[in-house]
Amino acid sequence: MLKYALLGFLSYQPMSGYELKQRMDSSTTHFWHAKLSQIYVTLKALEEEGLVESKLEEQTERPDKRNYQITEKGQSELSRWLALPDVSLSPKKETIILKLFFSARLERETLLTQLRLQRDLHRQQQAYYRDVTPRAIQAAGAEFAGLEKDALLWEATRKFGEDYEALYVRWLEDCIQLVEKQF
Amino acid sequence: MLKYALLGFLSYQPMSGYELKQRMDSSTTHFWHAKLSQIYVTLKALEEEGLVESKLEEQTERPDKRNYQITEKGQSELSRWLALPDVSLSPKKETIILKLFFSARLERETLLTQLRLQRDLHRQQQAYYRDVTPRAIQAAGAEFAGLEKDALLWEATRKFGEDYEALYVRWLEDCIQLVEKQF
DNA sequence: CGCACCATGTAATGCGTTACATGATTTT
DNA sequence: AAAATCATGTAACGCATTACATGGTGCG
Repeated sequence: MLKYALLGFLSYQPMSGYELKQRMDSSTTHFWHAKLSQIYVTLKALEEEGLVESKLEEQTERPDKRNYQITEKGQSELSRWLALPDVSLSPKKETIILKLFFSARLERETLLTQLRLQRDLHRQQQAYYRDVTPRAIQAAGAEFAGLEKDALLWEATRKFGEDYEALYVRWLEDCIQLVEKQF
Repeated sequence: MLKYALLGFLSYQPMSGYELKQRMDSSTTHFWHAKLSQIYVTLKALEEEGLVESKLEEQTERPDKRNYQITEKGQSELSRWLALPDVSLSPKKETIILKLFFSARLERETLLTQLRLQRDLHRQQQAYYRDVTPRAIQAAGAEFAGLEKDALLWEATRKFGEDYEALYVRWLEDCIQLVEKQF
């Protein structure tokens, strides 16, 4: 599905693999992410399928870069995917919750350390979505005219990230209290 | 990490691969899941590592089954893993949010259909965690004595699932309103 | 008679991570 | 002088999904 994330970004403007990675990191990390190496591999596959086209751009000040552009076939494939109804829920894997599930026999203090550490991490993440991400959205929306609707949706996804982290922090605080009182 | 999920379940009592799958489905699906085929493969690997041991049990009424038991080495490996601090957040992949992020140019009605479908799915899921899962936890806790602490933690993880789905439903409702009014 | 459930596995394929490999420029 | 950033890729490995393969029992 990384395919579609890349097509999505390229539907706004041509970009290199490196830049795609940066865009992803600053906007979709909390619901979609990828490593650079995988992005390069996937771009190659997309090109073989004819969904994108690339040309090598020579740069003097920086290393040459390969610029990818979405094709018409790519655009329609993206639209087709966006319109495809999702009839099931995205499966989740949350290591920390799995650990907690089996932690009844763990030492009380070890468990508390674990929970507090995660609480702090999720607090930081929440602050990030609250304070940093809005600027990235603003910047991206200001690049071109006519992205008003896009910006509304981007903001909605950001909000999900913030709310999710807030929920997580609250839940972890409850877990900490539970262990402190009952273990 | 499926390894540790299996060790976790086996730390309560010996079980077959088939039963492990059922236990997982009824208790950890919302934060950890696996296919049967993968469970069988992983159990074999665990046995090669000496973390579990198995013996074939002959049954008359049903097909023979291979019963797995955790070894002492397996127990200590599980404890070691549980105590290992998690210093990073579990990465998430949410297809529907990724789609929404790129959906500004999608037909209004297609987008609304997509969002309403997901809202319904998450509502169902929330009801499941609220109404069905508590009974599974009760049943599991009642199997043996001395699982009081375990049951408290299981309930905490169930609560996370319910709260998460509630958040998701609320967020999707907001998205639907947004699209209805501004698109 | 057909379907669901019990029960276990292998093989092919796909997707993702980590490590390896290179090298220039810019900032601290 | 060292570290970060820009920039691209390959190879090995690991984990997960899907499809294939088999076969008995119980219920409606």
